[in-house]
Amino acid sequence: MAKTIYTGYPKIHVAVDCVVFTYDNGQLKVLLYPRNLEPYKGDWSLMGGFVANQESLEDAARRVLLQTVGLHDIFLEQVAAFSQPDREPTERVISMAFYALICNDSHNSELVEAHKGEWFPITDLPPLVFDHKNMIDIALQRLQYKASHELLGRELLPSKFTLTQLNNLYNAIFQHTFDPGNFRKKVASLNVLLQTADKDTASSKKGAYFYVFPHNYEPKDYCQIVKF
Amino acid sequence: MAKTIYTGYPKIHVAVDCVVFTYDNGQLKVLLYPRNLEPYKGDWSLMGGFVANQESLEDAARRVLLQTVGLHDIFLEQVAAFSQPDREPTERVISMAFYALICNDSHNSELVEAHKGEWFPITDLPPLVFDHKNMIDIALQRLQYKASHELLGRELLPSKFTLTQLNNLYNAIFQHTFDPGNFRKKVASLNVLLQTADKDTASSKKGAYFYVFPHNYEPKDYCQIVKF
DNA sequence: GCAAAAGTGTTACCGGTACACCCATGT
DNA sequence: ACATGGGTGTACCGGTAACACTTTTGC
Repeated sequence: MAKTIYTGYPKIHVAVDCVVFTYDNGQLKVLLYPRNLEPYKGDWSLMGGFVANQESLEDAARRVLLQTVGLHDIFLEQVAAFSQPDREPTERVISMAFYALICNDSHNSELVEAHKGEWFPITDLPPLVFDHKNMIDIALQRLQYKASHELLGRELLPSKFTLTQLNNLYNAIFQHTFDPGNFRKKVASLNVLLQTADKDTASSKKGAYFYVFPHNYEPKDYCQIVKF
Repeated sequence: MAKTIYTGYPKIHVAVDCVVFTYDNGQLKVLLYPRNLEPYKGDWSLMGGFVANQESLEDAARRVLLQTVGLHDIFLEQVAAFSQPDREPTERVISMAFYALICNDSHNSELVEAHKGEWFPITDLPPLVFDHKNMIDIALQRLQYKASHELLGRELLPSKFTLTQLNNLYNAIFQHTFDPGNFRKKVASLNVLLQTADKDTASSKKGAYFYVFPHNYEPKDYCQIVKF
């Protein structure tokens, strides 16, 4: 492997920043950390990290997520690259923003707390360092796009969930109250979910059937069908 | 400006690659060049370039476009970052793909020819180096998305155009024949275009009215209306 | 019985699709 | 007159929104 052909061209610090979404207590939340480097040490920021020599941007984001929420196999997608030369005040860093979806009760909360991470409702974010607020805004747009074009929920809900829970998840993602009757019919028409035999009796007297995603659920098979 | 805080973290070559679309002779076309460096020197590739120290990714893409098609003020949008460590066989380069839209008769064709650039129909692309085919595929998806959510044409058509031309542009973008009557009604319902007094008599005996985009056309004002 | 959440049914409306049909004009 | 592309009209169908209604069960 000849290592000389591109010498003379500049090299740049490249980082990733992760917008980690979860669904908890009826709200869509984002994971934030107090920044542990100067400048702006202590201010709220997304968790990120520099890209190492032998890893892709996705590899780097997965490494960061493993270190922060303790999970492999997370849904992860590029949001956008942020590359203004002065986006960080002291030194140039190009950062690729990713968004990730994790289920609230599957992640390692001790690990999160050990790094002083906190979950903030998307509707009530604190001031953030650099362009991180911008990253979250665009990540939310991507999430809404994804939720409009396929039935979302596998990554954000427990393995078994009721249609009302799914309804509330969509309400939280779009900040809009979808009619329960219509929502239910829409979901049924997609023929994606499987109804289970047992019911959730915790949040209603009557009890609501639990549903699950099929084991080999492939969103692409149902793409272009959903339009919320 | 303290230049020392991130020392120890690796720096990486960062490049941009441009998927330049135009609409010509009823076809959507992409601009390709014979690669002028080893490896794969002479094979077809997108035009690209390395990112300099004091420019953003967008700045770099605009610089490349100015050098290749001789235009400022081009519509430009990020597609995705390609970052597999081995995506180029000899040395690691992270590349941000952009797509650009230019009007066929406004660009500098001598400049294109001077660099041996050629326009290929999107339906008939030659083999491409590295992951450039992948970049074009995703860029086309983005273009289709954009064309679904706003009325596209200002960047790809002459300033005055007929509804049939616009219809054909959409046909080329989606590789699908939209019904002329329905297309025309759909466009009319958006209340975006302005009808001019003069007609195009070149392609029909009756003559077809020319339309224009308003001077201060803002796609966002009409966003979420169009759904082709 | 009643409140509360689950789940079903009804209806009106809007937008897309398919396709038939007129219009203007150069040859 | 007729072929050609421009442009209009209509009838149907499916999805969505709004909302009334029934069901189940714990208190």
